[in-house]
This record gives sequence, structure tokens and C-alpha cells, in this order.
Amino acid sequence: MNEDFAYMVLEIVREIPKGKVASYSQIAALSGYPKRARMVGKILSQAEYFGRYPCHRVLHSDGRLVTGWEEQRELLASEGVFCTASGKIDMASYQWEN
DNA sequence: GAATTGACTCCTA
DNA sequence: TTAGGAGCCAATT
Repeated sequence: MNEDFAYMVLEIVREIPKGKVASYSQIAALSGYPKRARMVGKILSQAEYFGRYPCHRVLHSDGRLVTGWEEQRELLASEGVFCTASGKIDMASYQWEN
């Protein structure tokens, strides 16, 4: 894997302020490779192992919570980001503007 | 080196 | 809203 890409993704994720969220594709695009959203997911799953990155602020482009990660909802709620009635994040209000 | 897999996204119905 | 299919790319079998 391209290590620069992975490093950049982590840098970007670290820049997401509290109370804001970003999508995988958004981060992929910012890191210079718009088509690697899936890689971002893989990297972030490892980032959790490294610890210090707010990977819970990253979701799907629709604002849906990440597949196979129920805990994310709680983590976001503790920062003031809540889901709508349909189980999605209120992207219009919380999406990170870089 | 081919086939599978996945914390993804987009389009159609 | 959900469901299915195509495209995507690196890691794993």
C-alpha cells in the first residue's frame, strides 16, 4: 500500500474538529486519491489500533454510520453529533468543511 | 498470479 | 425506504 496515502489520511482525520464529521470519499479526495474510499476504511480500522485518531468522525457519504461499527453512534453522541429519526447523521449541519 | 474480501460510492428500480 | 449491480483498489488466501 502507498504509505504516503495512509499517512495523509490519518493527518486529515486528525484535523476533523470536535462536533464535525467527514465521509470516506471526502477524505480520500483530500488525500489525493478520490477512488480509494475503501482504503480509507481499511486504514481507519487500523488507526483504531494506533489509538489517537478520531476515526469515529468518519462516515459514509450519505451520512450513514459505518457498517459493522455500532459503537460509533455513542461516540458521536458524546461529542454533540446526533442521528436523525431514520438512523442517519444530520450531515447538513455536521459535515466538516475543510 | 487468480480469486476473494471489505469500516466504500454511485446508479437504477 | 430497501435491494441489486457495477466500479473501485489494496490486502489476503
